Formats: sequence, C-alpha cells, structure tokens
Amino acid sequence: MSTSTREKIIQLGDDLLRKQGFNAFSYADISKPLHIKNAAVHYHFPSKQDLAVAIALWHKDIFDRFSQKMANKEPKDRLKTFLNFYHSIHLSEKVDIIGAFATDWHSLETKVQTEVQEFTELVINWLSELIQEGLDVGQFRTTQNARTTALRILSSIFASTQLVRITGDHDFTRVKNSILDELIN
Amino acid sequence: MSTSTREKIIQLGDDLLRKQGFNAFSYADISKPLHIKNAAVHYHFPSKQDLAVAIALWHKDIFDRFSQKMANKEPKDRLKTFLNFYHSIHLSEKVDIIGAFATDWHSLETKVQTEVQEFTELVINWLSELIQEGLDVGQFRTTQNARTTALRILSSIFASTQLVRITGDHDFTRVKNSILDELIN
DNA sequence: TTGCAGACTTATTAGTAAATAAGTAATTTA
DNA sequence: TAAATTACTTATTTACTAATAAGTCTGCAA
Repeated sequence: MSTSTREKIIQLGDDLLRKQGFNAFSYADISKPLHIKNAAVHYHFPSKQDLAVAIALWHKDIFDRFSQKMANKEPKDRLKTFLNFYHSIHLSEKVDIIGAFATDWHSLETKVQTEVQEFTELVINWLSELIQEGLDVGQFRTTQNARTTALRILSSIFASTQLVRITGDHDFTRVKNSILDELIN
Repeated sequence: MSTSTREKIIQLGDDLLRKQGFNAFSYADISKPLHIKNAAVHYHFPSKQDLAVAIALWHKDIFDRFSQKMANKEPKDRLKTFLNFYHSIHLSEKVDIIGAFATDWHSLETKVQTEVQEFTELVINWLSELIQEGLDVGQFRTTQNARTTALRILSSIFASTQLVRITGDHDFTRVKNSILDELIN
C-alpha cells in the first residue's frame, strides 16, 4: 500500500505543526523533503488553513479507529494505552496536537477551530466515559466527577509533552505514573 | 512613574507572545501601537531572540517579587494566590508563558532556552517547597512526593490556559477547584 | 483517437519579515 | 562648550512567505 502525495503532505504537515508550530513552518518545508514543488502542495491544499483542517480531520479519524479498537478492553487498560500513546508522542519531540493548535489558536480560521473543537470534545468525552465506567466497576477511585477527572488527565498529559521540552525527559514518566497511582484502586 | 519605551516593548512583546505565539507577531506589531518605528525596537532589542530573553528575565523578576511578598503567608494561601494568578491569565486570553515558550521551543536560540529553563525551575521549586511545607504542617495531603505534585499542578494549570481556548471558559474553574479539593485537608 | 481529468511543474507576484546603515536631535558628561 | 552618549527616524536590503496563473504530462474513458 503506497502512500499518496496528499497523505504524505498531511503527515509531514502534522509533524511540522507539532514540532515547530503552525506559524514556524512553510510550504517549502513540506515540498522540499517530498521532492515536489511548492505549487504541488497548494494544488492539494490551496491554503495553509486548508491543510490545518485536513490535519485535524486526520486526527479525528485516527482517534476514531483507536477508540473502536479499544472498545472491548477494560477501563484500566484503555487508560494505560492512552497514556502510553502520549508517552510515544513526547519521545518524538512533538507536542500534543491539541496543545499545538491551542497556542496558535488566534492564527487559525474558524473552519480550523471548529474541527479542533470537535476533535477535542471527542477525546474528552471518550476519557470521561472511560473514567465513569471505571468508577462504576470499582476499578477507579476519585472524589471528582468523571469529566473533571478527564480534563485533569488530559491537561496533565498534554502539558507534560510541552514541559519536558524545558525540564527534560525524566519528569514525564513521573507524572504518568502518578496519574495511574492516584486513580487506580 | 512613567514607563520607558524599553519596558513598554517588553510588556507588549509578552502580550503578543502569549496571545499569538512567538512566530505569529512581528516587530511591526510592536512598533505601531507604541507609535515608534520598526528600527526603534531593533535599537532596544537587536534581534527578536534578544527580546525573548528580556521577556523571560522580566518574568523571573516578577516571580521573584511575587514569592518574596508571599514568603510569610501559609502554604494554603500561597497556593490559592498562585492559582488565582493563573485564573487572571486565562481571562486575558493569554496562555501561560511557559506553555507559550514550550510550543515555540525549536524557534528559540540557546540563550532564550536557558532563561526559560531557569524560570521554569524557579516556579517548580517554589511550588515543591510550598507543597512540602503544607504536607509538613498537615495542611495538605497527597500520596505523591512534593515535586511530582508540583509538576502535576503546574501542568494542569498551564494546560488549562490553553484548553479553555478550545473548550470554553467554564472548564478552568472546575480544574482549579479540583486541585484545591484534592490537596487540602 | 480524441479529449478530458488528475497531478503535477514553471514562473511569477505581492506582501511581509527581520535586520542594518546612516543620519538627527536632545541630553549628559568631561 | 566640546564631545560623547542615548534614543530614536529615514531609508533600504535581503530573504522568505503564501498564493496564483498558465502550461505540461500521463492515463483513462467514450
């Protein structure tokens, strides 16, 4: 299965967005490594905002498939897999896509913002349901409600992908484990 | 007490950095509102990286004075004041300075990165000591060690300033209260 | 075989970016 | 009071940016 140019642009765009930031990469940073011309990128994505929309949609798609694959797993394992996924993100020197979009929020057109909002809600709802389920079956404990706990986990974890850039690697594992320790009975 | 041009540039630069991101504002965005010319900004800060250094130093200075003023307050009140400070940040549509620098990390020269690292350590250490002190006097409870708790609080709180841009206002207060509820006896 | 759509390239444009050299006016210092 | 320093402005440069118009090539469908 060969990857289309369109797909390659999205993946490289995502990589650049999360490594450098939306305003720090140009179409030249995409066209050069793919050995195509600037205008070829514009052919697939007329404007940079169109590319951003495609990247957000790509993440929604990936997350959909992820949550479907996890559907039959028990809450504790779903959470662990989720946390490990973020661990792999920070090892690749990227930040979480939500944080990447958030800091460049005011550079984004409404159509991008809407997609990002929908993706974020998707993740928060998935996490909330997972936590509620874990509470129901007695696998988790928390004094907060499920959504608040979900928000704190998401916050902690995506802030960590940013914070480790500054403080170094070791702090991430520490935070990840503390989330699990605190929550799991 | 009148504010010098230099000081005005730093403050406006900080504002733009945290509202738009380091790569999203230009010297023109600074010179225009101050009714000076582009080159006047370059006079005070030859390069944009020099301005970034000055902004980081400015934050260190502010934090130093903040922690000195708080020194005699009890841990619980210090933490509350700290959280309220972050609350006021997100109300002004900015993100936390640490997060702002973190997402644009790879656009920053070493001299900027070093200052940001020092500032971040300052905050983490201050928070860690505050938590340890609170634990010692029995004002706080947590199963984690002080630094891990400090990291989680900082992460939660600065991620929240980013997350509320996407999900809306109400989520911030929720997270802030949950931190306090969880920690305070 | 012809024509038409898809996936590009070539070539260009208009705008903006950071940065700098050289000049000026006002204030301070020796 | 002469000289130097501070705080700018004017004017320009070099480089890069997103974006677009027009042309080319390839494969497929009628």
